[in-house]
Amino acid sequence: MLKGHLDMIVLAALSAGPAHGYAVIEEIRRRSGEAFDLPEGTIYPALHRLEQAGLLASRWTTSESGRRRRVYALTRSGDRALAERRALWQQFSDAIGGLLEGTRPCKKPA
Amino acid sequence: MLKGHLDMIVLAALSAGPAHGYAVIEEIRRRSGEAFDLPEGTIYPALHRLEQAGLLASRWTTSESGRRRRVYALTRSGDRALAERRALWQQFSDAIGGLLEGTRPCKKPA
DNA sequence: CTTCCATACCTCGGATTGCTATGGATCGCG
DNA sequence: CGCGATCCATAGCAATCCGAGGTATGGAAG
Repeated sequence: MLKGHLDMIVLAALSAGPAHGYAVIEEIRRRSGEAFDLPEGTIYPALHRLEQAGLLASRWTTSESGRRRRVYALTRSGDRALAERRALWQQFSDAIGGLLEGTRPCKKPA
Repeated sequence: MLKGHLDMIVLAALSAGPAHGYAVIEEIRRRSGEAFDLPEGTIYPALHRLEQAGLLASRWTTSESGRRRRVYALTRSGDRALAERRALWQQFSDAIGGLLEGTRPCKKPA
């Protein structure tokens, strides 16, 4: 469960460059080493939410084959938000690390 | 937001030994470096939930001063569950790491 | 041509989860 | 006694993710 971190994940996926919804799903799957295979019912609402929040901007395009796609890109705000989220994640991750410390017989250098 | 990881956190806090609810809160705060200051309304339901699931066992005690406390301890299942959760966390954490990779101008060795 | 699949988009309802707020009780201290 | 800290508990709320379902197009297969 990605509860609470989905937004960061989507933003991170789009930090590589603009993409449409379906491509975001594949990008996430690829970059997570197949760990995250997010269903559409998760991604699309997230994209809408992020656009609503001004972190993404979307634009309709039509490919040569005539297929219509909605392409999302990070806004300036989105960029900043991603940086924030990443910092928060670091904190969070470290805190969890602290919690798990001592739980496991990890090799202590000292 | 700890969504989805609270159970692991509580289990981790109790892995140091049995404790009562209030003490769990302090243990979590301490071991997380003050990062997590969980309200009682979060912990008590979590403890009940985990006991319901058979991962914790509780026992009423009365201190010398006559104060009644409910002391929780990890069961065998709880121990195993904690190990699982930790493994899952590792996976999850690594996957997020992969996603964030390339997002930041990190020093690339190559 | 018709059928089927992959692509691509969207929405709704359910289930879970954590938090706020509230309440009650006991203990120690000034 | 009043007050804060300790200790337990519940109810209601809000957020979030996901499964299921619906629409539509292009291309390949039959």
